[in-house]
Amino acid sequence: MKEQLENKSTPLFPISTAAELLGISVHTLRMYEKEGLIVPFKKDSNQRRYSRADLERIQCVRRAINEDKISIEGIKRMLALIPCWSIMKCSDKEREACPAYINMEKPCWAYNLEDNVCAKMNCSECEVYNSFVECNSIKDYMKQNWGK
Amino acid sequence: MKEQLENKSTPLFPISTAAELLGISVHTLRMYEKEGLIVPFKKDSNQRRYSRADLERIQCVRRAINEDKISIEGIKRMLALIPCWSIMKCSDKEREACPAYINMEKPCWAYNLEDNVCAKMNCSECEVYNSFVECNSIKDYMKQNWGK
DNA sequence: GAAAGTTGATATTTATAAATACCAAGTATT
DNA sequence: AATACTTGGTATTTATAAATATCAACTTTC
Repeated sequence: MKEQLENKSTPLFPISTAAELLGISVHTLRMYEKEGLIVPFKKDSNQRRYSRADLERIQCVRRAINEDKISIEGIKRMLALIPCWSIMKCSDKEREACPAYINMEKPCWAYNLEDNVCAKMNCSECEVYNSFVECNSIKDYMKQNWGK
Repeated sequence: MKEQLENKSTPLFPISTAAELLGISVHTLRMYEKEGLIVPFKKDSNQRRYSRADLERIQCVRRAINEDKISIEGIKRMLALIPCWSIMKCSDKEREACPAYINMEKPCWAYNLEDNVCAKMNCSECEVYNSFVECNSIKDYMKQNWGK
């Protein structure tokens, strides 16, 4: 029994239910995923299951695109600024070998990292991914860390 | 004699020359400025003069828009992440009153700040503005500050 | 085991951001 | 004082990102 209690990250809804709840099409959801904006849980059969946190995150993405007029590429670049290397306490050696540290086109969870901490874990359960659900969270994070 | 030597931030070119050097229209330049992406020097007569650093910055903006497909709104949000409050050593009181600290839609230099350090100075000569000419500089800055 | 829902992929539509063109009034240059 | 350039504004064009539609093969559900 790894996870008994239901929480915000519990995989619940199949794609059609998620789409309905959000008022968007199933294809749009898959497109966001392909772009690396979201990482829904996948069952063994490869079917997606969306959590409440996923829905919240998708609403943020949606607002960013449709109201704030930030392009998907722009959102990806912003998410690429999350200091995952610091949160995951990567060694200098790991950093120098990690495309998520080196590059800046997309968030760490949009890579398929095979030779560091991230290889062992599922991004949909990772602290990095789950600490930045809300859109404002990146600037808030910077404010905290550059307090003085 | 405040500034005798010519450097990267020396105001040199009128708008038409800048446009020609960059291969874009005069109006596009004004548009970038209106959006708050650039702050060229202005003469007393209100005419713009572009420095070499301005040209470099505009090339970065251009690449971001046309090659990387980041929208102008997206660029603004990225630049809004620059921790100006830390660079300028703003007090807690100043921070709490500053829209550039509170909000996240646009870079600090796109505001007309009247009641803090920024009121006294010209953004085109400010350290914050001049430390982030290159597009990669924000992530680089984060890497430096979250080294360990 | 039949019906409903899912998978990924490509092709098409639509909404709009980015750039351009045009304007009259003001400034610079000779 | 005449010519060339700049100012800020709106109105228009164009390039394309975001979303939709359609597809055959595969999975879930009852």
